Amino acid sequence: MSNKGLAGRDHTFIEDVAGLLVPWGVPQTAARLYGYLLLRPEPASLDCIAAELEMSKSSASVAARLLEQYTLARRRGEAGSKRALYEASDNYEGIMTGQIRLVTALADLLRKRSEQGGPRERIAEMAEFYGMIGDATEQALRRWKARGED
Amino acid sequence: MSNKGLAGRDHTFIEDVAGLLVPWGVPQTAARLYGYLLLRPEPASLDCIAAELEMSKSSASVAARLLEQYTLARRRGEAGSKRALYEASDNYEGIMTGQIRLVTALADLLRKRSEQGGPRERIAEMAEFYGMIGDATEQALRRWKARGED
DNA sequence: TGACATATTCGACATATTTCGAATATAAAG
DNA sequence: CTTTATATTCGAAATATGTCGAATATGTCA
Repeated sequence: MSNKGLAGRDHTFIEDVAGLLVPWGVPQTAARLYGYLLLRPEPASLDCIAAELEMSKSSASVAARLLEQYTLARRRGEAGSKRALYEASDNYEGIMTGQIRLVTALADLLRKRSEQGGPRERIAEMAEFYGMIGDATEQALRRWKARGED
Repeated sequence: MSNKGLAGRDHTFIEDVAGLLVPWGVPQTAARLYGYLLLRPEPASLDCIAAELEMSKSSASVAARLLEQYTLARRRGEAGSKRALYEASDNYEGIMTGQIRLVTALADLLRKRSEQGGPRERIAEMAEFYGMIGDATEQALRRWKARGED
């Protein structure tokens, strides 16, 4: 995997992963980088990323930092060098924790509004729903972590 | 709520809701429309939406159709008229079902890839995780629906 | 069917975002 | 501290997306 560009199957995987993330607001380059990092057995340098995904190094830097912000990727160092290496985060619950934050915040907004504003049954019900969903997903995350410790 | 523009509290709610959705790739106008529809006791016409949210009618149309596509809003008709009325969907699990679709599809991609490509422990583990999360959220949705039938 | 009301699409323009290479900042070693 | 390697930021240009009003399509009634 040190040739320029990517083999067909890898390319397809990367584009498929990207196709899932882009509709959720992840920029194309960052989404493709995520697919790429998922494929890599070891962390990748920005030079390597830039070469294999055929983008400029600065675009690679921006994308990698964005993924890091989303907690989808993690940065590692290389002893004795300034080189940064990025890998897919093994805390890959990032998608779910983000989603929990979203529905929890939405529940709070809805709850607050239903208290302020009079009889809004729908809003109250939705607040309850999103609260419940947030709890359920948090529990599922907890179960997963607990099972990983066996 | 037939005056031009919106009162402070409503405006804040709308902007808060939008602020939650926009980072997930929902365009600003559609996100604001969702907040607006959540507030409305009855369905809103495009003329009404355009006036109160201070946008063009065509922008309102595009936003409403987008929300409909996301299943966050629902369209109703008006007897004897061509007028369309939009309301927040009472199938408001749209956010969750979209997320379930995302993690399920990601699990599939990961699973397929780990079968094809040799020992990729991480990918297999992630496929399992996302599969599990998808199941957990689906169950929570089912519980909610079952409880609604009491 | 035609008239009218209304939604949607289209194309132009405005605005936002992305991508790039150069400039700048930063980290590590000697 | 200087040098070198590397990442990051900057600003310009390219590209994508959003918004609008006019044009077009669609639905209802007489």
